[in-house]
Amino acid sequence: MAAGATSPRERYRSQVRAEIKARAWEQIASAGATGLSLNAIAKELGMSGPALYRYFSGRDELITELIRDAYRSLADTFRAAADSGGGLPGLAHALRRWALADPQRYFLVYGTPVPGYHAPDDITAITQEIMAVLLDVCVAASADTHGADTRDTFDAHLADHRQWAAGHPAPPAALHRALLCWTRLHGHLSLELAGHFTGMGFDPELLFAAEVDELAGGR
Amino acid sequence: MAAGATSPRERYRSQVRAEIKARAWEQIASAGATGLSLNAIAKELGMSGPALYRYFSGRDELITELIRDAYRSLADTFRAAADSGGGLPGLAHALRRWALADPQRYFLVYGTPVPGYHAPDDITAITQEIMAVLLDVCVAASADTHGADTRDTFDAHLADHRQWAAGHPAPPAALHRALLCWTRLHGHLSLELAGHFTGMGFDPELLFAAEVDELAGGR
DNA sequence: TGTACATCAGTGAACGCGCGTTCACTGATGTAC
DNA sequence: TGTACATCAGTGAACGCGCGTTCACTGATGTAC
Repeated sequence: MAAGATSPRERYRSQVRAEIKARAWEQIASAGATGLSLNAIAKELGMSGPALYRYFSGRDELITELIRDAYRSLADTFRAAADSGGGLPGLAHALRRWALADPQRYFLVYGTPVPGYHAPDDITAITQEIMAVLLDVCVAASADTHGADTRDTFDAHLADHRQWAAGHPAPPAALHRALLCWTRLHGHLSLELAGHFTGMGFDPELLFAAEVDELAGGR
Repeated sequence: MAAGATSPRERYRSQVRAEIKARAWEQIASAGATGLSLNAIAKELGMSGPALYRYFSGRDELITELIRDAYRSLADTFRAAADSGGGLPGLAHALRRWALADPQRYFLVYGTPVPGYHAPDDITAITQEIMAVLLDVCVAASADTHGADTRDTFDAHLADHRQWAAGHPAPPAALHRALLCWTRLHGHLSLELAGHFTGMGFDPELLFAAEVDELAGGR
């Protein structure tokens, strides 16, 4: 067989793997990540429990793979939004759409951490990719609205504590802005997705838009 | 026995109930809410599993009770911070201390929701209590910094969509400010407690303080 | 083109585990006369 | 003060459940000569 070509068996394998993950996402959507059961997935696929071990070494590997896919999907969404030129508002609204499309996927990334679980290195690499996109956009936005590199005492702190942005040319004020985007947008989204806004009366989208406006303008 | 007086049996009962809850909190702290097991609690207390059914009708009642206590504790913390006159910064830093003191307790309130779980009415009443304190402080802060009742389009929306603040005299701008406090502070805290800041290099407390400064000033 | 062999997806039985929960029961603590 | 009775905390055995995971096996699919 020619190297690089995919044999029918290989194609079948990756197709079944994808189906397993699809069912896993359905389960997570309806019962949360802790409700994920290999046996239940197998039953839905019409196969026996042990059969899944042909495709995943166990429950942990499957979950890690789902988390990786969630991060990957967010990074791709971010990159696409940044490239399409919508600036910071475009990025923010893309993030909200991504979150609303599948709340449990959002929580898999930003929700309550499982004590003791540690993400593998390739996943932390994706988080850096995400932050890099955010930083790019914030640098552009900061250049538009005001020129100062350092505006307050926390900016000064950031000038000396920027391991997370190592290698990125963003000035302290842009770093600060990126952190504020990150915390503020996730503050809104985690409350909204967890249902804390239901019954309050206002339209969450408008609150989100108001916050984005403020981030895009001055800060 | 005189009505209202607590018999030795009653005192013993509530003491054991408290011990059960204490062990439950320990378990939650080390394994998350889903790792809570009645049998494991019983074993730690040196008693048999079924014995716990003298004190709680089942696992669900115990968890609901813990959630209620968490909300209660947050409401009391809020009330105390507001009464001590520290204003919005005082409230914010009290919230952060409360969150850091027991991250899993924080996540029980603001973390990933369990699909299908619905909090009983008396708990939603506590959330209104919490919002009322926040609103009080925001009204005072808004009066200090600027007089306008309505400043932007979202304020106008809030004027007509304020079920959550029914009965509270806060003007729209103060309502808006309260929502921003809520989302921004929780945005920072949920990321910090979930460990998303670790390894980034900066001091989370300084970022939090910078955000609080901005909330306390203009907005 | 046909045969011999290797690969590998999937099965069914079984293991051990811990879970929540029920039940009938024992024994100590408190109450009433 | 002493006895008879009721209350109730806690036990031990048992039930049924679903879980992740292992193992030896079957049967189909692909490969090599």
